[in-house]
Amino acid sequence: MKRPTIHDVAAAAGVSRGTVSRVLNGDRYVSTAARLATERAIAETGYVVNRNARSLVTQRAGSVVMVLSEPQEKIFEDPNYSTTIRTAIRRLATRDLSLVMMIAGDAGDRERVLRYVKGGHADGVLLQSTHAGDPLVDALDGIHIPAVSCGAVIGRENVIPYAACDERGGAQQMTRYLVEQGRRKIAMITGPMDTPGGIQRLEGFADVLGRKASKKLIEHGDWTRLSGESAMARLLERSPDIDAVFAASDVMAAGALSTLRAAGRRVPEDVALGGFDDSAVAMSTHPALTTIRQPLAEIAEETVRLLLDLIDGAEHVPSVTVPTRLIIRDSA
Amino acid sequence: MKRPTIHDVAAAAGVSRGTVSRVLNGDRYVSTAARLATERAIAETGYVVNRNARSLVTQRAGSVVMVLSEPQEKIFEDPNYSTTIRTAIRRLATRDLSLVMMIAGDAGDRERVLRYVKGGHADGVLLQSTHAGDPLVDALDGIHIPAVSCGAVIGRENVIPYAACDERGGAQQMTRYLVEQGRRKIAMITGPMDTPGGIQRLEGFADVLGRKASKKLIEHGDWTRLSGESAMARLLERSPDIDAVFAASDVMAAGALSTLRAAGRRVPEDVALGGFDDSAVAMSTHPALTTIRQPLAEIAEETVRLLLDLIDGAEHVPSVTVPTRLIIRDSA
DNA sequence: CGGGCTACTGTGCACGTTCACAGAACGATT
DNA sequence: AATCGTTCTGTGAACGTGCACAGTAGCCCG
Repeated sequence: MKRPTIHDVAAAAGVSRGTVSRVLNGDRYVSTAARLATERAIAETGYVVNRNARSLVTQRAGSVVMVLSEPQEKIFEDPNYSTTIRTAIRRLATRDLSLVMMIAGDAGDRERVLRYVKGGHADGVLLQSTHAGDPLVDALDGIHIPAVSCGAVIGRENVIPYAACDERGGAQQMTRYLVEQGRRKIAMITGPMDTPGGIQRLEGFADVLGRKASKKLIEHGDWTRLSGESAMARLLERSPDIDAVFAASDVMAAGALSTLRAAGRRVPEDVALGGFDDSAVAMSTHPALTTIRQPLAEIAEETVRLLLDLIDGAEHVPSVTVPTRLIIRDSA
Repeated sequence: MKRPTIHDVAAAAGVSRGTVSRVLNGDRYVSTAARLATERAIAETGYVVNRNARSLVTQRAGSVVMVLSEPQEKIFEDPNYSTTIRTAIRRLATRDLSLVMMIAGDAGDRERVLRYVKGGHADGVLLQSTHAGDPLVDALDGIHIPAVSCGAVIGRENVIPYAACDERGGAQQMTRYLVEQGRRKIAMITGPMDTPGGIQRLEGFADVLGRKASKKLIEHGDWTRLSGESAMARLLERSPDIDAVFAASDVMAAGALSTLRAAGRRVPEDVALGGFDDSAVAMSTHPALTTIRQPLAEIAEETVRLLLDLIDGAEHVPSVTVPTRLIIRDSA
């Protein structure tokens, strides 16, 4: 049993293909009689438009591709993805766009993404956690395709519009809070220094501490729990009198917490601990993490909105940053 | 500047469309001279095949849709999704299939999914966390489309093939371990009773305890941390002399842990605590959770394999279950 | 030398839409 | 009565492929 086509609907409704097409796309100039008849015929036949045929002539794909950049394999245990994906799906659905997922880890992956986009199979690209210097960014810029990023792309802030939380301001909030609590020797565990969360959260930290933010009190992690553990260990060894730590993510904070506990430091009595993200893990540690909440759903929402604007023909859209909030729990 | 078509390639190579098409699809009967010429022409022109045109004639979509079932909004903070998605993308990519994501929360969402599939825009469907009685399952079965599930669909085990961990066996492992540790009054916090993880983990629990698994020692959660907290509170109130708890997920175990701590119970000294999943949260609680590891990547891998078999024309594929492993940490 | 096989190539058609255009019906205006 | 504009409808062409088919060339065999 073949799927009904627009011809079948036209026949059933007693009108022509053109009229059915007009009804389908909400064109002007369709009599109510014809409209009713076709709508009935559509319902009766169970017709559903063939996107391929449509795309072939309209040159529009009807889908958006979301590219996950993941340099090192699997290490990235980012809990943010689910929220972003969910939000993007919902938001795109209102425009009848579907979401295609792709991974851009190595050169082969990037090639695949590029082929897909070049083939005209996506109306836009949604970048996720792209690191500085990713060759895909320039490649995409070379083609003429709407692209936005969820979180800034370091070094390409003016090429790829983005929506992100106020990374720097959030870090300032946390650092200021730690200072206000009377902490004097505050260390930081940063994220990778080729991501906005890595760079800008450190900047916010330095903004508040000024020259008190010595190199000795800064260690770099890679967002993973394990890196938080070892960064904390290095910090303790170098400066045993630390009385506060700001980790650039909750997951790394959880790692730092383990190390602190193993070293016999009480949190928050001996060492105050601050995280960032307010992800699920923040509630499951003991003590629960004092952290900076970034409104992920809102960020995702904005990112998609920017992309839709570009797809609709906007020449240039302004990046947006949304404010963060200090969530005080038990670790600081 | 228009995108090059198969015509352009043919012209550049000095052959016909047919020959280019044959080269593209790896057909027999192409002379090496012609092959080389077309391959060169493809590289020169930067040609990439138009999937829409291809799909239009082959009646194949070149993509698979993954459906996330999420009855209640947002509550589902499942850390498993990312792994499954990632694995599916990778695995499908080897067959040049792309992954489209959709959500099936309410009737409108299901309608959308159905339209998409009916429109012939997917070669197969990958179900994720589908609950018992989901009308989408029967609807999909009504159409003739390959569909598999990641985790069994309760009540439709014979309709939708699946790959899953040995839920029941895993629960037995944990329960047996708790018994071996000398625990006498063991309670359980289950998942929702319309999911395989809810039902079968409880079955495994009951298998080992026999009639000692009284109703009084069983409480139901909904996978969330909060539900773990409150289930634990109810258990403590009803049976203060509990000396072990098996939570059907790590996240719920983390919630139970909070409640236990608030009630002044030491873990594992007073109460042993077991989780399930071995998700990221298992390492961030204190004490770290003793839990049952389910090999998510492997399960996802198998699920996709089953789907590919169906797409390739297999009439019927056998569901597979992969073994779990007891991970002993500090909570039991 | 004719016939059959193999290896290869080119061409017309179909896939299911949208879009531009031509034209019909009809009332209003000159 | 002729012209015009508005609203509505049908039709042919195009989008870029794959596939069936016909056809060509070369070779071997009887």
